Amino acid sequence: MALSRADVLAKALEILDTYGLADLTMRRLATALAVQPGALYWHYANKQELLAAVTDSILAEVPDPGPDAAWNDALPTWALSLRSVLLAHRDGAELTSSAVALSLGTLRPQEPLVRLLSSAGVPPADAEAIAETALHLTLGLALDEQSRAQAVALGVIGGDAPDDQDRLALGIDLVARGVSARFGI
Amino acid sequence: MALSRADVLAKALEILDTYGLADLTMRRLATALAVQPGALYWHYANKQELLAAVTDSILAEVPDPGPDAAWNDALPTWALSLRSVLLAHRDGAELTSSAVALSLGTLRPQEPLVRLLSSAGVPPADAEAIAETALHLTLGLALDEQSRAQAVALGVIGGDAPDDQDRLALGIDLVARGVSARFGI
DNA sequence: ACCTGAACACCGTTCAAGT
DNA sequence: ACCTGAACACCGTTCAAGT
Repeated sequence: MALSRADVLAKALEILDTYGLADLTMRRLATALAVQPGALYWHYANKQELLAAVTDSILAEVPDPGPDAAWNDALPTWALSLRSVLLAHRDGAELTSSAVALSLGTLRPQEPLVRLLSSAGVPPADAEAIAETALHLTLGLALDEQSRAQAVALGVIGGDAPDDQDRLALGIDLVARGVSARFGI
Repeated sequence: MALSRADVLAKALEILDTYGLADLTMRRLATALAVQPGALYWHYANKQELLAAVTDSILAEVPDPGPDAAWNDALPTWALSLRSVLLAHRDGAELTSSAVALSLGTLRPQEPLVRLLSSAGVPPADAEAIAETALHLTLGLALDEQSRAQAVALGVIGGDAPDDQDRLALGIDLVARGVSARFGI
């Protein structure tokens, strides 16, 4: 049976989870699919496009707060579940950070937050900036955390990890307090 | 004359600024130094170590607020000058983000902030978390901004950029307000 | 429509041997 | 001490040709 885009995506995610981003090469993926490297380029224009698809499928796991949630409730919940999703995939934070930065694919996981903030009366441009703040904060901390975990696993550094979930919660709390103070909501 | 570590570093920075991170390869660097690729490994153990050195030299450009600055003054100043420094080097944000995340080298540019916050009465662990929040926020926005600028330059997307300096200023302001509210300073 | 075969133009890193 | 020569084990991507 012929390969589908979905088959390629599924196998790419499998390689990512099992061996990590460094081992997710087009050649390795092709081998895992029992196909020649060139075959992948019929399904995806290039590696970036494939990585964008993998990232999208990871970000789709983050639960949407829905349109009726309270912004100050949804903000920490969203950030913490984004963190969990990123940590659930090997190199999830690294992959997502670069994909989001390079604006590959859809990849606007902060969109629900923007809507909630706007509904709460924050001007659109500010809502956008606030949601981005929360996103970068979460991505950055997850990136630190995941690479530290990797360094510990490799025995490069010792494992006296600060509690990163608390750290993220604190950062998000500061932002939320700032939003309340600045926009009076 | 024999190559020094400093010579290699200087040429690496030159290639970065002129051609970008993708072109900063050990082989290209060796060629630019009129030397065989293997020669570089006498001066730097590997590419990561070299990139850490490059990042350190970039981050050294960020002015230190000094121990007597007011935290709420130093916070936005520091963030904005970090942003300027990152944007002043081609792919500066990308390089720094990954170097900071991978904990290469010294690379704790947020250290002055941690000290200022501690002096102002914030508990050390919280001061650390706050400074990291500011760092990730700045890195994340600079990364977005720089990759967007690159996409515009390549003609991939149109150039209706939001003002990123204002965006960073807003995010930092939210964090500062949050710190005031939460720690009563 | 979908894939193979084969090539092009690269990488980072190692290491014996030279000076 | 510092570097060369040469290799090892890879990359992403392209594209004529096959089925």
